[in-house]
Amino acid sequence: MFNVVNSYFYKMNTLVEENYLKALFSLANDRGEVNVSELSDKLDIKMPTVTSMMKKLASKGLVHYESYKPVRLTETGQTEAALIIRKHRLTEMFLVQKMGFGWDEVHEIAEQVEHIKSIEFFEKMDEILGFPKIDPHGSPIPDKEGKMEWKSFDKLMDCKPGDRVRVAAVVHSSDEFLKFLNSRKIHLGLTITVLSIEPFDRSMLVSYKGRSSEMLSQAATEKLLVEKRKN
Amino acid sequence: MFNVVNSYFYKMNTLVEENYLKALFSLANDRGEVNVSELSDKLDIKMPTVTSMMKKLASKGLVHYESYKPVRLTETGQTEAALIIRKHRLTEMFLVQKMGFGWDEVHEIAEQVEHIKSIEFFEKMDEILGFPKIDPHGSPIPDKEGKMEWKSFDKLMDCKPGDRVRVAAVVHSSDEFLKFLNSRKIHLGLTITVLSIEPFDRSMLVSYKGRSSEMLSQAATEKLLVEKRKN
DNA sequence: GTAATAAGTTAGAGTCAACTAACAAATAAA
DNA sequence: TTTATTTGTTAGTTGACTCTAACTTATTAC
Repeated sequence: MFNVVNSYFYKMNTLVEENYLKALFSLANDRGEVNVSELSDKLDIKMPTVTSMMKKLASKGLVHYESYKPVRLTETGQTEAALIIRKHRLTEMFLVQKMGFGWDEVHEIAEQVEHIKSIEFFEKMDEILGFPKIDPHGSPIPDKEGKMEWKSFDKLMDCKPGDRVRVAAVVHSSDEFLKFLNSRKIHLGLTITVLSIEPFDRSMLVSYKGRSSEMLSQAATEKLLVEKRKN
Repeated sequence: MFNVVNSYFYKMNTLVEENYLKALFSLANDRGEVNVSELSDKLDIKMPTVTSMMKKLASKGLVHYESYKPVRLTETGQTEAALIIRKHRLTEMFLVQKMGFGWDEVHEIAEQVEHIKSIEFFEKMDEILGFPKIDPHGSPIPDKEGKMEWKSFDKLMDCKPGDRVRVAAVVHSSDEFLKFLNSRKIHLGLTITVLSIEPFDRSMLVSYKGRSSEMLSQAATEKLLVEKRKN
């Protein structure tokens, strides 16, 4: 049988390959490099397996790979990874906005939905959502070409007493963190005023709608991305 | 690593196994039997592969299998298959009703979405759709326990001149058939009046909203399930 | 600057789900 | 009822993705 999507012209990535690409994308440092061991930890797959997959991805032109050196995504690899992330974030957005799921429930589901091979499915989501630029965690959604505009947000950690800021995004959102935010009634768009900072541990006293004085640890303030409000 | 869903207590079916179960379910005749060759044709997988998969499913208690005899789903197998069909049909319904896809576009997408391992995802769909009993093709949607109430519809083929009927479902909907129906502006809920039947080839002259006289071949009338209207 | 440790690779093996080639059983035809 | 055909099975391979054990290269510590 002749299958167009797996034909001579374009070799579709497998679900497994997609997971490697996604991990590479999210682990990449400022130089775009990822160690085999990091990838191994992230994916919970042993290093030898990762090595051989890197060779495979290299042969498909998706990563730059040299023995004993960190791996980098190629241009193509970047784009393919970004397109998967696009699907993931659109899905999360859809689940939260259109299906009534909570922030902290959607990751697992999106992890599976992101592998669906139907462009129209995700374009429809995009359309229904009104072409959002940011997902429910505040992370940017890549466009159809796999490009994303990185609005550079500040970390709450770097704000000074007296600053009034708007919660714009969260970095590396874990379920626990999202639950923590939920329990403190902190959500995207919320305006927060910085009251004071404890020099010892950099914990921060803040106030916002519903809470006149709440303490946030550095672990929290370094994960909250905010926009300064012209106040 | 210890994975609950694949643990000692419950062995999750693979995507491949799910496809076999679904095919078994849909191919089963009145005795519930399916030949290896039918399965092979339906799935486009060679017979030896099917044979070995039947042994595997038998060892998991999902089918009754004896050499050289047709295969039957066990009770458990029936239920698991019905639950996949439930996911498929809820998805199709959701795509049509809530995302604006056409009848004929949703099968492919649902084919992938049906394998998602999140009960809540499909329960949410069900809720949003208002707990429908029938999918966009008119086929019944099994409940959470895998049971479905088979409303026994009549085939349009078996109606007599003068009958006024409501289109309730289609049997074994293929893309071509759905496109055919679309092109003739025939949809679920449409009321059709039987004008006459040609004895030679059993083709049927009918009328309905927008068409005062349309000819339907037996190939079409035997696939259209209808409810008699108390007229 | 050599030894110890960490990181990465090679080699070999296992599982799953597919295949082909060859054989066996069941069914239909002569 | 014997033969021919269709249907189903067995045996052996393959490719994708995983593993462990053993080895090599790079990095860190003394």
